[in-house]
Amino acid sequence: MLQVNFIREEREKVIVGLGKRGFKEAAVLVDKAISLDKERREIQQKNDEILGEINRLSKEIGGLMKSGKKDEAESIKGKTAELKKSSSELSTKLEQTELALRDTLYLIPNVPHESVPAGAGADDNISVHEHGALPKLPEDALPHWELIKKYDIIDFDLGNKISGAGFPVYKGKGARLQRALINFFLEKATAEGYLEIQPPIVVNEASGYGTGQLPDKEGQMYHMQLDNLYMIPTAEVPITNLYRDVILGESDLPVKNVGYTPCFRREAGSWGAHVRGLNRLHQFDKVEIVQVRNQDESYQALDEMCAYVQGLLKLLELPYRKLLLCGGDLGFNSAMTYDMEVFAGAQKRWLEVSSISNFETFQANRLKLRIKNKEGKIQLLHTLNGSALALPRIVAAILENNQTSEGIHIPEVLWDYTGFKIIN
RNA sequence: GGAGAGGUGGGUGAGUGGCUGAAACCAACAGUUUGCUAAACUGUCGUACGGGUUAAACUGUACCGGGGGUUCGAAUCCCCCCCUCUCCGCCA
Repeated sequence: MLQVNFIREEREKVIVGLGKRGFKEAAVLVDKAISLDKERREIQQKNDEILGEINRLSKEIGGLMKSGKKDEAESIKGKTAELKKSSSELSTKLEQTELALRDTLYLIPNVPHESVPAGAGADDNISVHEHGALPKLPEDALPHWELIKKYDIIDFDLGNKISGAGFPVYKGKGARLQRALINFFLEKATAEGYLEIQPPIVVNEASGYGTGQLPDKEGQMYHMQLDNLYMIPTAEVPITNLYRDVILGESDLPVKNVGYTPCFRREAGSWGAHVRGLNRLHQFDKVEIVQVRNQDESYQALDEMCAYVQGLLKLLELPYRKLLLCGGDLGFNSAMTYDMEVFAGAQKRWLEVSSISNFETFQANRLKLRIKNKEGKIQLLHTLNGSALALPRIVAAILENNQTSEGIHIPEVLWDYTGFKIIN
């Protein structure tokens, strides 16, 4: 959620920025927010004045009662009744205005960073870096959904039986590979200075609002109505919410956390021909890195996070490209996002395996995540996160790219974790 | 699931109707002093939204788990809800 003050003071900048997203209602919503904010302040000013008068009179009554001047006290009581009535009217109005303002702000996405290009969608993303040669596979190379059957390492039918589509069952070396990747990712991140966190994988409503899944992406999360809890779609939600309603000190920064969790996504309406196999799942494993930074260093942090993720992909020997997302493809909360995509040789497609974003103050404003600096000033912080990494598509690419006639070769960096070098 | 206790500022914890936005202590921060460390002393020390200011100073209102009520006046009294803890039961 954007700060009203920012919208008020930087109206043009906000509208132009939102324009890069192709966000058509930008001017309308921004002006609505500005006028609601103005209204809100006017009402509050009036109401505060009346409440102040009531407080003064109440004190006077107290004094009169004590000194036994009951009659005078009674006459003042009459005055307060009237004031109370107008105050309660104003309070109701104030509450309504605040709600309307909040609801308006909820509809306005984050303003993209200056360097984010305008664009309508995925086609306008800019590839800023590519690494590694694309694999040269024989014509009869199998896509991963065939490979997993051939070697019996992941079973969709079994998952279908006990849960439903999109809930795969990993078996034998398939299961071991999952565990190996999780351990590999966690240990790398820890070595990089991230604190390992093992958070709950269900969260309450407040946490959903904190990171912005609610109210706009309600349908994306599994909701347990009986307890009003949500299955997390990413570790970002619980880990970032650790800092909800928190005021940090300088010495607490930078916050660098890493966590592995299963992730649950309903993916309502997003199933199609190209989401076969591991390409899109309802449940998948992901290691997520989260940072909380001072405002002036968040973009440096974003670069560091990208470099870190790119390092992982290199170690896994996967050809990848780094995309700077254009305005139109940018997530609602994000000011700037880089996607990392690996090439899956048999599908001959780029698969997104990581999305690394700087939310600037957009999440922190909802979370009320702030810092008290040395001067005692309180300021919002910047939050960032990125996948490091999401497993299924990494697995898909490893399986496809490394297939040979004798089996699938495991990248050397994983051998210590898997305990085997080949799936055959 | 059954029974009980409790939710006050960063922490402990006082506070049963006005002088309490909240004692005291601890922590934290700033300063003074002793050669350093430690200690002592002095001061500062909640948040939000307004007004005000170049910025401060200053100032108004609200907030003692959340919501509602009683009252001229509520942390304090009443009602509802939420949460936490303890014991028992069940159980990984």
